[in-house]
Amino acid sequence: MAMGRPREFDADAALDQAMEVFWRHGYEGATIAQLTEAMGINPPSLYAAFGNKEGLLKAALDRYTAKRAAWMEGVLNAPTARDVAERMLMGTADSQTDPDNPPGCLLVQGGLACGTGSENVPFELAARRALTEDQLRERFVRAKKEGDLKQTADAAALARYLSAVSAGMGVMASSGADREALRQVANVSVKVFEEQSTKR
Amino acid sequence: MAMGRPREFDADAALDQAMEVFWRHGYEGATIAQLTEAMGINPPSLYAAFGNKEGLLKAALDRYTAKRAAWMEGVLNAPTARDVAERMLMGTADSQTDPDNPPGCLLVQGGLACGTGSENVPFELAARRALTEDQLRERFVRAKKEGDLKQTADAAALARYLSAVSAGMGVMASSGADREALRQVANVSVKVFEEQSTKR
DNA sequence: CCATATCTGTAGCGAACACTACATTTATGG
DNA sequence: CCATAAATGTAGTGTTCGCTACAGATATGG
Repeated sequence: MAMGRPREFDADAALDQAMEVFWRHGYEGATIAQLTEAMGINPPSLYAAFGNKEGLLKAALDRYTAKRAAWMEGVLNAPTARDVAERMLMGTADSQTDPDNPPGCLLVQGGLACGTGSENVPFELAARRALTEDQLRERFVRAKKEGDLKQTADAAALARYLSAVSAGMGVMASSGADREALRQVANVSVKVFEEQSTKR
Repeated sequence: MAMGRPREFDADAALDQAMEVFWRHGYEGATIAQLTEAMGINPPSLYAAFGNKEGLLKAALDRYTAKRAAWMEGVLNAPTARDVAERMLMGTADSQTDPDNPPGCLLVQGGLACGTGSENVPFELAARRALTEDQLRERFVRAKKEGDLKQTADAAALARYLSAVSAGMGVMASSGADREALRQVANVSVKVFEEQSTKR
C-alpha cells in the first residue's frame, strides 16, 4: 500500500494559531481566509485535515482543553474546597488577562449565539464548560467526605456557582477588564467558600 | 416645506422583533433577511430608519435597556444592599429563563467577539453592561452611608462581582441552563452580601 | 393642484463567504 | 522504477452577505 504525500505543516502548531483566531473573533467572526493565513496553510490543506470550519473549531477546542488540563489538575489538587475555589478563580483571572493570549475565555466568547447553520457551536462550547463544572462538583463531593466542606453544603450548587463566576469574568475580560478587576471579583467570590467551610 | 410620506410601520414594535433576532442569533449571526422578515418591513425601510445593521443594533439595545429600566429601579430601591443583590440576581435568573424571550441576556450573547468591521459591537454591549454596574456601585456606596453594609466593604468590588455573576448566569442560560439552576447560583452568590452586611 | 419630501417594494449590486476541482508534487509499497 | 496514495497551490465555484438604485406611492406646504 502506498502511503501518500506526508503533511508539510505541524497540525498542533497550526491549531494553536487557529485557536487564537477563534478566540479573538469568535466562530462566526473568524473567516477561513484569516484562519488559513494564521495557520500558514491553504484552504485545501485545512479541509483535508479538519473537514470543515466546525471540525477545525472542535479540534481547536480539544487543544484548548488539553492545554488547560495540567492547570486544572493543579486546581483540583488543592487541599480544601476553599483553596480549589481560590486557585480556580485566581488562575482564571490571570489567564483571561494574559497578554500572551486574547483576553477572556475561548469557551465563552467563541460563540454563545450563532446564526442558522451553526446552531451546535454554542452547544459544543457549553459541553466543554460543563466538563469543568463536573470536575468541580466531584471535587466538592470529596471535600464534604473529607470534612473541610460543611455537610450542609450543596456541591452541585457550588460548582455551578464557580462555573458562573468564571464565565462572568470571561465576559468582563473580553471587553477589556484588567487583571486587578478580575482578581477583585475572585476575592469576593471566594468568601462564599469560607462561609461553607468547617472551622479549623 | 413638504413633509414626505409617513412611515407605515411602528418603529418600537419593529425594534422588539429585531431585538429578539439579535438576542437569539447574536449580531453577526443575525442576517438582514431575518431581521426584515421579523420586523415586517423591507430592507430600504430598515436602512432609512436605522442607517445600517449596527445602527439597528444600537436602537434595539436602547429599547432593551429602556424596557429593563423599571425593573432595575425596583432592584435599586430594595431596602438593603443584601436585598438589592437578591432582587438583582433572582430577577436575572427569572428573566434569562423567561419563555417569552430568548434565553440569556442580549448584552452578553449579542456579541462578545466579532469579526473585522464589527469591532465596536462588543464595546457597545460592554458600555451598556457597565451602566448597570455603575448603578449598583453607587447603590452600595449609599448602603455604606446608611449603615446596612459594613464600612470595610468595597462597593466597587461588590458591584463588579454582581455584574460578573449576572453575566455568568447569562452564559449558562444561553446554553440551556434552567431556572432552578440559575436560582441556585443566585442563592449562593447572595451569601457574600450577608457576610458583608451589619448584624441586625 | 402642484412641487417637494419621504417612505415603500422590486430587483439586484459588488464583495465576501465557506468550500472545492484539478493539476502537480512528494511520499510509500512492491 | 513504477503504480498508488495523499497533500499542496492555484484558481476558482455557487451562495449569501450587507446594502442600494430606482420607480412608484403618499403625505405636506403653498
